[in-house]
Amino acid sequence: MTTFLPPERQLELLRRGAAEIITEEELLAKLREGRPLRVKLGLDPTAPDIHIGFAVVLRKLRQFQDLGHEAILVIGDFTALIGDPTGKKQTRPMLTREEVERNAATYREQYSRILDPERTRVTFNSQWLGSLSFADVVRLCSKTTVARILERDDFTARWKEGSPIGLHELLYPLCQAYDSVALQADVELGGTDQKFNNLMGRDLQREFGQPPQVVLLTPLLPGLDGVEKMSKSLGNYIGINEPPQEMYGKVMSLPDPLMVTYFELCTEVPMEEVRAIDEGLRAGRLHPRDVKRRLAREIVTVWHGPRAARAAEEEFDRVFTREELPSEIPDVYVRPQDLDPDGRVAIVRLLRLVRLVVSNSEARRLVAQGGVSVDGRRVSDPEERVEVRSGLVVRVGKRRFARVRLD
RNA sequence: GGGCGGGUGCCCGAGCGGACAAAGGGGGCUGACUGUAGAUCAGCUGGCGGAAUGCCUUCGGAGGUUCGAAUCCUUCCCCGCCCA
Repeated sequence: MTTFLPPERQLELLRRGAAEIITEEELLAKLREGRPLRVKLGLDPTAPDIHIGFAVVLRKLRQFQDLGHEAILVIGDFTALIGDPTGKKQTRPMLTREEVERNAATYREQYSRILDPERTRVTFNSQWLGSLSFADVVRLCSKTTVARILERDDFTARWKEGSPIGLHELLYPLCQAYDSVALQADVELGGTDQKFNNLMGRDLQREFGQPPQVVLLTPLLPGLDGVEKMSKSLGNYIGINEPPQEMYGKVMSLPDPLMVTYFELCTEVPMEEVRAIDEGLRAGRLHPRDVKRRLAREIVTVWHGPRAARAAEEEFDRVFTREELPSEIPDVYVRPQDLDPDGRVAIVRLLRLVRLVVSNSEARRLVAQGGVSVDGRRVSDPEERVEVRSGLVVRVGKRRFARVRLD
């Protein structure tokens, strides 16, 4: 038997970092029942490549687990057929059973970096959606109205701007809502952009005579650009599997105003401390650079541990503050016959040989702009022929390096 | 089924017979500066090339008109709006 913390205490913990809970009273009531709650989170079935923005909601789910509740991941293999109507996406083919099986393992592996595998159930919504008859679907559709569906922001926006909306896309919220029915979810987690779908779950559950799920929404983490939400497709993300070095650098590139939000949502730093940092920044008592370094360290620590965080910081200082060479430079093999007979080669050609650049034009540009150096010496004449030897370090910009290996 | 408006470089978007590799913005890259891959300022941003008023490829696809087309015509594909 699991022993639960007092319901009020649980609620207090869960409230932290939650943008909205619909409704707190209902959640409290459910917690008072003293049983493990079924907490549902719907996931995109594409190859998991989790970023720290998405990790926000996953970590919230983990918190539920730590409080003794059950996490249910719903892999939307069936809904993938539709494609989330958020933005226009291509219809994806349904996964085969084999792929589904194969993916199941991948999902478990990926998500176990955050969740407690013991308390995680992985489900695929084709299990129940796939067996609905057309009559079932029609009946399901009758539970809502076109106006209800269209009031959803994405659709309204697309309608206004004249973007296409596939008829099948209107079914997406219904499908997701039906997941909640099939699983008899007590709680559904989601980003704030999922509010509509999640609320639809409540409606549908009521229609099916179930107590409506509580909806807990987490804020969307702004991406590295500071404007759009973090997403894979926008490329403004930090993946949880990225090497410490990359993570650290990416955090350092964050716009200053986002730092506090990141502390709140992406680190373990206690809230009192986060508030102190916030005030310190406002009052000018803390230097933004130092705060950001701390943030970068904290985030790397979450995913790679403190030692890796420290190492990443040292490396960062070395390369960007002191402008020294990184401790590791990728070797690139160059065939001697690609060089001119005298062992030299035009700088433009060299850049291509070490694959730091894809076209001659790009190479010329970089050289002309002073972005290229060889063994620490800036090469600014695109016509220059460089003497090549093994171990030569070619650098483009601040962060692209290659060490030449002749063989 | 009918009427109308569209499909342009990584993205958005102007161009509507030559001066178009194609305005402008975003993004990206480089430099200066700095507190960092942040901010700010500047430059660059199809390819080839001894950077040439040079050549090649690009404006949904395929043909055609023309000395010459992203711009005109034909046809096909795709998208949106309005009316049924």
